[in-house]
Amino acid sequence: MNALKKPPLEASQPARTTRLSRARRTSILKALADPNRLQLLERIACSTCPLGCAEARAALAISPATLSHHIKELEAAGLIHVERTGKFIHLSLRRDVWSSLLGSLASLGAATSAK
Amino acid sequence: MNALKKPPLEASQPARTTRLSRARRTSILKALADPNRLQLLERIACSTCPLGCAEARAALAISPATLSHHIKELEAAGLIHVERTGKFIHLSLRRDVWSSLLGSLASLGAATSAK
DNA sequence: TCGATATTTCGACAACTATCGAACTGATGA
DNA sequence: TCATCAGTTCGATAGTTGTCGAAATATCGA
Repeated sequence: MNALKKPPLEASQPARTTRLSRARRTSILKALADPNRLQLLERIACSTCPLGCAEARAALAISPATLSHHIKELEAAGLIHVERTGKFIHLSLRRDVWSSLLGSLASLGAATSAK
Repeated sequence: MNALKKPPLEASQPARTTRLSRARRTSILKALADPNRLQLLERIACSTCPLGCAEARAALAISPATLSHHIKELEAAGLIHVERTGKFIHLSLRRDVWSSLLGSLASLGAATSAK
């Protein structure tokens, strides 16, 4: 239904605290709309150092294939940064994107709520 | 995959600024993960008076059946309040739920970001 | 009561996606 | 070099969901 979901084009954009496009917001929200993915992201966000794949898997009880898929989705949405070093990968939250999302959502609720 | 999505049980809970359960958060995010629904919610949120169905439809270019479906989803997620008076309905954002969501998401990103 | 209008429900369909096992790739250490 | 281990890709499958048209329901005005 939405054409521009797969291509991780826009994910590579900085989008620091820029206003997110509607399409961008939707693709991020889609990425968050899966319980496993949300939990994974939560895990990534709350660890001080970048999270390894093994730790992530321990928390989720899903197959490596599925985990890989979810990681790709989160990355495509621009929510996480994936660093591949040798055999391992490290996952970290892109806090700039995260706060853009929050800002975007906050402005939605706040609109005309100047009561 | 998530069992408790359809029943609007939890939607009826107050949940003012209470911490949302993981399941609840997921069901809300699912509701937001559709572009049409998000746009509809945006429309609802930014109007001062409760939005009528006709106005909503004008903004979305979808069939009445589909609109009804989306409204039901948003209501089930607890994001909007639907008031049926005679032939018409009026939609309004549940700002308490909305801010619970924002709070929940904010705390996710803020965790351990005490650097 | 009758017809028009607003919204919902139903049934169906196509597209999407979460999930897995199996096979694959690539790095590391013996 | 070779076995092993981390992660990915592939193909298949089952379940979910956005969408619509048509039929149903409900309200209101004449």
